[in-house]
Amino acid sequence: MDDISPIRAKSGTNQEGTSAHNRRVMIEALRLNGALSRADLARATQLTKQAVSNIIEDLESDGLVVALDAVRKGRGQPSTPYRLVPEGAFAIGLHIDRHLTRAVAVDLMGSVLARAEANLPFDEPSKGVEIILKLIAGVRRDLAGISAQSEKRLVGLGVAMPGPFGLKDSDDKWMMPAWQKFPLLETLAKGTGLNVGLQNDAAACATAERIVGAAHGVDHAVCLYVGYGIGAGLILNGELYSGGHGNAGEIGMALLAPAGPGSTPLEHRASLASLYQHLDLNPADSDIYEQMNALVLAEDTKMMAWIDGAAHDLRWSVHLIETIFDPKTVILTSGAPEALARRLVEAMHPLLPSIADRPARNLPRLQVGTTDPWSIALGAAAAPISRAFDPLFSAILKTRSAPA
Amino acid sequence: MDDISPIRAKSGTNQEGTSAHNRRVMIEALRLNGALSRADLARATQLTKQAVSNIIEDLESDGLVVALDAVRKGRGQPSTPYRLVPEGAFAIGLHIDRHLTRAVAVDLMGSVLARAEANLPFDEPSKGVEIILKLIAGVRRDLAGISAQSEKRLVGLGVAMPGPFGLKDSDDKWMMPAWQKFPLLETLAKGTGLNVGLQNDAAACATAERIVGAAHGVDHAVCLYVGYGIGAGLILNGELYSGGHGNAGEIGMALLAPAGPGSTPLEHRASLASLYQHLDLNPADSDIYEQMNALVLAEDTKMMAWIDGAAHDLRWSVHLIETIFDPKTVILTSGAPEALARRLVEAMHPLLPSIADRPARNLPRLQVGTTDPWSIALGAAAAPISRAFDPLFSAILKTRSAPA
DNA sequence: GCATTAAGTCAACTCGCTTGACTTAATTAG
DNA sequence: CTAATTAAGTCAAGCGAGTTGACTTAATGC
Repeated sequence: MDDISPIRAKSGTNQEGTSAHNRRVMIEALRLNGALSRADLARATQLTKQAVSNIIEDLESDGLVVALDAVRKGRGQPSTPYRLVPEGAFAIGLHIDRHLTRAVAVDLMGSVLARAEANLPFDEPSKGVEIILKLIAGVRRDLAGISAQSEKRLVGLGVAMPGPFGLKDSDDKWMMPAWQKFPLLETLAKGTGLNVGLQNDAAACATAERIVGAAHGVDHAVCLYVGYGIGAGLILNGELYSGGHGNAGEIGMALLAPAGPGSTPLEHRASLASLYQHLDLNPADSDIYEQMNALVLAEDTKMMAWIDGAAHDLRWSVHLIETIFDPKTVILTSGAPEALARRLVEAMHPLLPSIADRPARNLPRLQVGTTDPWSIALGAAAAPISRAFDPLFSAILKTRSAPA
Repeated sequence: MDDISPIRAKSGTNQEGTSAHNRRVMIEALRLNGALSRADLARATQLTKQAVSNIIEDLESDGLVVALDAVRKGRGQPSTPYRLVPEGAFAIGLHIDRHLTRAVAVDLMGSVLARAEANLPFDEPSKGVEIILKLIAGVRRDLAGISAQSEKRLVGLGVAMPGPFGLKDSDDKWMMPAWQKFPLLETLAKGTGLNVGLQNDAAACATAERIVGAAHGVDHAVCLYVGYGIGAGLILNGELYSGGHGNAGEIGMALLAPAGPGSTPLEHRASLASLYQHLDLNPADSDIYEQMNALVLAEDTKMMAWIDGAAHDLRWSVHLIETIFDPKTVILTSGAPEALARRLVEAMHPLLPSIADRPARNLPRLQVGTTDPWSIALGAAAAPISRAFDPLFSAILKTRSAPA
């Protein structure tokens, strides 16, 4: 809400906001519950049958929902369920990592329809952007081949890359300094003509878990992402929380002790970077994934030692996260092979006691999320879809001209 | 959103929601900016002059705002500023602590108009509730003496007490086990006829800081509360965050190390309870506050040692909070004397490096908040006012019957 | 077969923001 | 000292979106 005017206030709203909200509520309800009839929707959203009917009619003519066959379920007129149309909207997701970039095209349901990857020069963002733009153009072309509507229905480009963003100029090699300084979003917006949004990789991972993974429909969840670095994606009250300056969840820099010899950033102990170092692997190797997988399956001593060490610190990170956030569940995701993630989670048990030790839980305290290396790109793509279709407070408010 | 129906969906909204939101936005704008004219409000909220005019007229006839004298500020017709009327609403706040309970009555602006305290039997909630009900009745009587409108304009009773709530049955003496099991809210609701809400003491403290303190108008702030225990009140996106089960911020149980000898709950090192133990003080002493103050002013060796130890752990807590939440500021508040809190914050400097080390900050990373022992009760009272008058997402939604 | 139950529609209504013209009242230019 | 300009605020008609209540449709159950 930074504004030219010195007066600080939230926006008001009007019927447009009302209607936008109700549309989004319908879409979310269909996303969470599968197909629902108008009557179901009316009950669930507390709107009148008539209001729902009008909205559904609109959504149908916009190509966002379709009617299924009527179903008889007891007395009364059979109901006509509606479901979301996957081709109702598309988005592009971009994952920029240290040595690699991946782009995907997804539909409204979060299904990946096209994907492409390329190597990236670590220190030359201007060259990198050219590669990225080509990658995006390719994915877009593939998408256009799948759906003729795709270009019209493209809601945006989501970018995920390692944070934190906007700190003091730093040459910390963990942070891709050259990329931090490059006007990436502007360049991509110009180069693609799309709305561009940025989040860190852990946030994207949480978004992916929320849209198609273990956090689907969970309003309070934390997603630990063990990638080259480590971060936490925070889903609070059903929305991704990004903090006062967009860096919430950047726990890689959290010190493991207040002082003394143990005062190391978590990232130096429990991240793939630390694994590479510990095992003397080269992250730029094209078969690095297979190498890691093989070492886990072979129960390599050094690998097991790293897992134990990382699990020790991660166990405690989970404890702190639970204590601070009181989430319904914590999801561990990783860019590492699934076997490694599973071993890691196993090694983290038994978990430390915390307020999450409740009598009645219906979700596990800690679970393994996706380890698909494409999931960050998927989450990045899900962000513009969420912005466009999920019920958000901000979506109700009037906007001056264009939203930030 | 737990519901009888298995269908999960957010509520829709209608014109009532629109109007409710806009009223709240006006009130918040006046609270944050002092007096504003209708034209100012129209610009700030993006509503039309006419819409604002109607809403202000309503608010005026409801006794929530009044016009001030017209002011000339350049060309054009002079504007008529409006400000909030403190007597527009009242709330009762109740702070239940281990040996003591405090009740306050506050007005719409958060000014304390009446207060009362009493000792509380630690282990007999049924007796305690009688004392509390008498205390509340007294405060209410005092309030009625100040404003004839008070009873009509009483929006609710806010209760703050040490958490966490709803865990496994535990006899942990830190947690007031007898009170945890007692049906407190129901009893108070029946006994007072008011809407009753509960939060933990740190959350109440954050609410107090937000309404009248250092977090006034700050949308991302964390309030560390060093009381008998220790907790953090989280203000995220301008709203208090309470987690999946209402226990977010209960960092007293956070372990200071993953294992080994240092694996102590923070509460055992940096809370007034630990201070009492360290200095062999009796928290039930009526002059405990003065005793502490004297020891700080005298720079008592043991006191200084405790401060250094606690500061060591708190410094690191701030580091973790900054790293996880990326707040605009961290506020340390305490039930201890101001001198102690100041010494503690001094001893915490220099702070550990974190992502909060940004080039352009306009708020300090760490500041001392209120140390008024009544501020928890004030924050408790502010909660129902906030629920009734602040722009909240939930306030827009239709409700089935009564909100939870 | 007829009563009952439930989905969904129709058409009139209402509420609250918007629109655009208008009034009021100040400052500034000539 | 007027006239032009600027800005606050009002008036009255308009409109969009959800609401209301009666009605239609189409099943099941006794």
